[in-house]
Amino acid sequence: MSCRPLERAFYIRPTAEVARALLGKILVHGAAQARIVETEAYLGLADAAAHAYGGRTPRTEVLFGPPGHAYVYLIYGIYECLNIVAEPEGQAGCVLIRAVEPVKGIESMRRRRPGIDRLERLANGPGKLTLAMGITRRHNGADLTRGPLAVCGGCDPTFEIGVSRRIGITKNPDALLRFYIAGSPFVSR
DNA sequence: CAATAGATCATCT
DNA sequence: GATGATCTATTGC
Repeated sequence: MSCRPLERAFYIRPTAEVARALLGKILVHGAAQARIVETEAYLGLADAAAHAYGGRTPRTEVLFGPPGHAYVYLIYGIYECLNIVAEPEGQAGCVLIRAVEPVKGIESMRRRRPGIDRLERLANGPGKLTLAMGITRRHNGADLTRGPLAVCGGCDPTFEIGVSRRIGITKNPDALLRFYIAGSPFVSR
């Protein structure tokens, strides 16, 4: 299983395409490794559900920056969500990582999520995977093509990709921008 | 199993 | 001052 980070060019594409392509890839943070099984695409100015919808602000600055970087923000005052910036620099767009399947460093993940017994529930949600992987706002703006936090190519077995509406949003809810590995028990509900 | 409550704060109006 | 890309625990059937 190769573990070389995906290069920048991978992310310089339409956001929805990147969201699909990220399925099956490996998210790496130090010793922890996990397979991406669920993503959502958030477009720029054309998508009312996206943070970038309102244009450039101090917070959304990263979204308009170079692709392949992390956008991490606090949601509901408690949890943090990991996104990966897509599209060419200057154009907003990002992919929310919604669920991952623990692959390596599972003991360290369990330690960060006390009380969770079932492996499938360790990281099957946006807030859960950041906890399990030890990702925080410190990583906001981090370059994922190099460094301790990165996305690597997996061995890409074939799988079916499911498509649906996005979860937990109230604006622009009908867009089919959620992608997941069909049948995976690690997908959120 | 389904529905609901509560936790808690950075960001923007 | 309101809002939100969530999660867990608890209640009720």
